[in-house]
Amino acid sequence: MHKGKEFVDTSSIAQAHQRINGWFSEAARDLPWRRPDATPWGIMVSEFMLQQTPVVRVLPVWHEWMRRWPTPALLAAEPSGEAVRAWGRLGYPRRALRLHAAAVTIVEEYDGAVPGSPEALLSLPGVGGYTAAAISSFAFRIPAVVVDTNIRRVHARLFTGNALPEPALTAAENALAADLMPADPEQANIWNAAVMELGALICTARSPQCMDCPVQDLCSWVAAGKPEPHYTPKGQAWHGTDRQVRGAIMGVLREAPVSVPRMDLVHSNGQAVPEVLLGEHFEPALAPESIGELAERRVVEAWKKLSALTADKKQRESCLEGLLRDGLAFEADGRISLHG
DNA sequence: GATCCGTGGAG
DNA sequence: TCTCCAAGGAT
Repeated sequence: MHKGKEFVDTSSIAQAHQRINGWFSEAARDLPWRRPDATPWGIMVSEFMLQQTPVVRVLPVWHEWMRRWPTPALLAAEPSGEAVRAWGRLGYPRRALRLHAAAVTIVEEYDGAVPGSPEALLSLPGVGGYTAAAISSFAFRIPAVVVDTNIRRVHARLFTGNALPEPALTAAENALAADLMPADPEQANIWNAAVMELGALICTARSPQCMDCPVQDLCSWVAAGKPEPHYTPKGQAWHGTDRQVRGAIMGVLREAPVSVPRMDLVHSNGQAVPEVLLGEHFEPALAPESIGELAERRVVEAWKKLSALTADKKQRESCLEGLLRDGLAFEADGRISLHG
């Protein structure tokens, strides 16, 4: 038994199980991937989309994916560029590529059926410890230990007494989460979802709703007088980064119709795009008939940003690599498109 | 282990 | 306006 459990008495754990699971039975959101008719594939798609992305933005895209690709085989049969396009503005387009690659692996290695064990799931592209445990528990009722940012925050407050979880997932947090799992398998699966939901709806990062919390009287953080975080989170750089430029260019590519797949992005001297990216100066030369006027304006702006941003060759190469990694394809004449 | 990877809503 | 951050994963 890990030492972490010794700091929490078993009576409090049992009360937390009962109250949080009971709260969940009444307060849980009616999310489509939680319904009885949800398939393992549907749950897997939701887990990919929900990585670092709020539920409200995932919902419409998930429904469209389920309508279009109700099985892994149907997605695997399409070019990866279609997955990136259908990903829309969820962000982190590499997740779409990984989900497509995972579907291909499922078809090739698992006869088209999502595997249920955490070990098999971990072998899939884009599936890490959290996602493997979540799919295993939510789709296959295997009581794997699910540890996400919501669960870590609830554990930190309720049992450890901290305002926030550690900056990066620690072994101690994993051990605590394992120790807290109910012995009954089905109760454990409910616990996984219930603690996550409590973190998402009540025990939120900012302005938690402690008045509505079912375990407020058990909470170590509340008992300690809600101390401030023991560290200051560092923000994510965005403005002026090449990441921002990639986002703008990918946005245009996503919105370009498949029937008009390419736009011209060539240097005024006629060099092909890869050479342009590595060169000193470049201007946008667009084919207006192939893109809407709004899209054209956006790509011009993106291109200007890239020009101003990437003063050095190394940064331009980094930006180019990022675009290629996200599914951008170069044509011989310097045109670009999404794969497929 | 530190960094990077998109996007948009909330405060 | 500006910062924070949301069901993480890969390198």
